[in-house]
Amino acid sequence: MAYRSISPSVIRRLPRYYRFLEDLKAQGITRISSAELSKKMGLTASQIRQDLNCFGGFGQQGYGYNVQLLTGEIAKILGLDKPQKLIIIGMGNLGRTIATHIRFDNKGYELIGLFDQKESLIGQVVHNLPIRSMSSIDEFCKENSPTAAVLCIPKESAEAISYKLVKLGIKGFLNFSHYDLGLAYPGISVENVHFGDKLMVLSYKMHNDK
Amino acid sequence: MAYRSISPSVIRRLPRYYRFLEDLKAQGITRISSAELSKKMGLTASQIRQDLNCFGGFGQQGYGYNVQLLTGEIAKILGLDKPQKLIIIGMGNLGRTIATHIRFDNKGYELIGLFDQKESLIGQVVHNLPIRSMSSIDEFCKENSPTAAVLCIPKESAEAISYKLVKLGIKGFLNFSHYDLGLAYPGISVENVHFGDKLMVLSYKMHNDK
DNA sequence: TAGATTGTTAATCGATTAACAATC
DNA sequence: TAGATTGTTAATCGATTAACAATC
Repeated sequence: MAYRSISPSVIRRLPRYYRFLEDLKAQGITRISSAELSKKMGLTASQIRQDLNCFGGFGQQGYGYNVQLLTGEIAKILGLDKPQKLIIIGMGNLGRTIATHIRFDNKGYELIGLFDQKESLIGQVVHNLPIRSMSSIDEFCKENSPTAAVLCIPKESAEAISYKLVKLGIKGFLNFSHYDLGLAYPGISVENVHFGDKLMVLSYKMHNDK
Repeated sequence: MAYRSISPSVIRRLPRYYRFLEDLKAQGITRISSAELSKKMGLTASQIRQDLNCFGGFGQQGYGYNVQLLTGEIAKILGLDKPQKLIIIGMGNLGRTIATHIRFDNKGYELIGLFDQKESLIGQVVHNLPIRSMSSIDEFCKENSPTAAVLCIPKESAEAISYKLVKLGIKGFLNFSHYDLGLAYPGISVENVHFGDKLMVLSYKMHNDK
């Protein structure tokens, strides 16, 4: 159960494997070889076998991989079978979109709370959950013990609020603020999403042909 | 001018350098050494010097880097000084949020058009631009020659629409569809944004301590 | 000048690819 | 069994770090 010291490069590829395998499953495909999968995904077959073997021998010589079984294994590796209780902080445009646009239940989370500091938003219902005030968050966390948070707040408040959330028991952040979170908190996991960075990388690529 | 064969790892770090340098500039800091910057960014000083030297000697021995000058150089490297004309395809929740939430002008783009196929949205104004019908896109592209597109459309239509857009002259995509674009188009640049993948990686990290 | 810090080469480390024996 | 394809080791490639001479 203790999958340790797996390289970050491998981990970042896992969700993509998972998505492709879910697709295959939906198409009714029951087995696939590393060679076939590599073509679909634009990787080498060797890399796929290496990646999967970090976690165990999920395939069978002469046969390939059972799609259903492999999908399940990757789900387990990613922890999707043990949902984390999730809250969203900041219910402006972006927060609302995240709340309604993303399915959390099949990605390892259960969305249980929405928060904003803006008086006028409190009580509004988004995706079947009421928006709560930031002042009620201490009590909410004590009662419901969320472990993960999506941050859709301005750069300026990101540091202070994340610090508060860590004290309230949050262990993981998906950060949309234009701020690099998580350099300072050991034991806390962070994933930053920076649209802006992607746009700039795209700009670079476009100006430098592919 | 022809910065060639720079490694992807370096390119992906450039926007982050740019953000940190813009911050320093805003704080009125005029010079910084690789050692200081490395502390702020959580990198090694060596890596920073290596990265910057891919493009030229922007520093000065005994002094460090001039913040203003370096910021400008990175902007040029990223192509931010030569804006690409940008359109957004799909003006649902996500498309609207992107249109209003992101500043494109300081990231190498000029947002010039919004498109959706849904009749009821046509004509609505978002961020000072009218939403146009998908049937008018050929004409629009011929007249205005956009080169970049943000895709906020469902997985199912992503492939067909991106193919159409390539034929209309689009050279770069920022793709938000739950679909891996760009395996098939040589000469076309793509950046995929997959919130879901980030959430799953976060889940993995949380279950495996840091 | 003397001190500081870059630019750059060399050494290390990690990730990917190739190859093939094991085995279903 | 014979053919196919994995699991796994070894070879290559790329990226990061360390070290230091060049130089402002």
